[in-house]
Amino acid sequence: MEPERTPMQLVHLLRGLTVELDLFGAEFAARNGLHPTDLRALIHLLDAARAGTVVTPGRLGEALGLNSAGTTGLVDRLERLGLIRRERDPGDRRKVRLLVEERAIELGQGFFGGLIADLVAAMGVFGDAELAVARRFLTTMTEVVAAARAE
Amino acid sequence: MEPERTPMQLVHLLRGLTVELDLFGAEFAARNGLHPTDLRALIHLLDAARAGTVVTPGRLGEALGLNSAGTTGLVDRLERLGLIRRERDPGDRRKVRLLVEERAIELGQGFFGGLIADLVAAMGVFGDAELAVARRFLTTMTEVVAAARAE
DNA sequence: AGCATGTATCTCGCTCAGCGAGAGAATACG
DNA sequence: CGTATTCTCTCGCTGAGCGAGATACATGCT
Repeated sequence: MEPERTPMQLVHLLRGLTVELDLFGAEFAARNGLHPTDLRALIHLLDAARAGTVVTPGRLGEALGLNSAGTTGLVDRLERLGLIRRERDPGDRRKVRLLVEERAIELGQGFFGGLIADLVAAMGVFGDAELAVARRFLTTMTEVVAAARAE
Repeated sequence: MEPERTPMQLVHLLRGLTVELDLFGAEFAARNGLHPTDLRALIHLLDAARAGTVVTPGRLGEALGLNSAGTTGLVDRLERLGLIRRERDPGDRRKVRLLVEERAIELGQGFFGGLIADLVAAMGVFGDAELAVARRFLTTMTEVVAAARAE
């Protein structure tokens, strides 16, 4: 395993980056009275809102790996914090739509906005061709992990 | 924020990769009766063991953001699973050294080994110059996140 | 229509990870 | 020495998340 140094270095870099991002998220969450799960839920909901997708408690729980009881608790928590709102689906009244409040968007922007700006600024020192390589590399690595996850 | 497409694409790729790696870790943990925290602790301990560093409960807790009570519980848990062993430091008898058992190394290798091999294999399609760019890119991004974390 | 089956969410009771506070044991320092 | 500091652990508690099951709506079958 030692002869090929560069690949292993890259594996460790990937892991190190993941650790840093996780820690950043955890600290942001703690600072706002949220739990890591709440933050992951919020990211999922904001992504869906931007994409115009309807999210129900069922879908959210599935995305986060929670069962229905845990999901209800999570949604209660986010609703109590005024970050989301429940609304019965008029088409299928068994369903509940989760709507993000303005406050959640501000919260997300307010904290991740700074990090994103820093990341984008740091990308400025790379040329277009280099960024293209980085994009291709990250895409490939993500696909490998996703494939490994699906066994 | 919309004019510069490539940087934002890359930010989303970074986040997506983090999500995938987290989910992979969480599934591996659940499959082995571990909690996400246990897995993070194990990774930290294995890294330290490879580097020849001594890890104490205090250092471990600090690295994971746990207080002393939570750390004791974590160490108890890992010890009960036969993954680590406590040993009083002969030099400073207030300290406890955490030693990883063979079983922990096998566990780590057994599961992450497969993923690492897949990642390294996928890197094969990139040239040395491209891998160097990827390494530089990841290093830069990690530094930015670490800097943002330190306020 | 009527009834079974399936789907979406919620309630209840429980387990256990992690916290705050502080105790106990060893070391460092005046 | 004694006092402060460091490292780990104990105790009691809160609350996230689980399993089981209740409830309500929807849909398919005959």
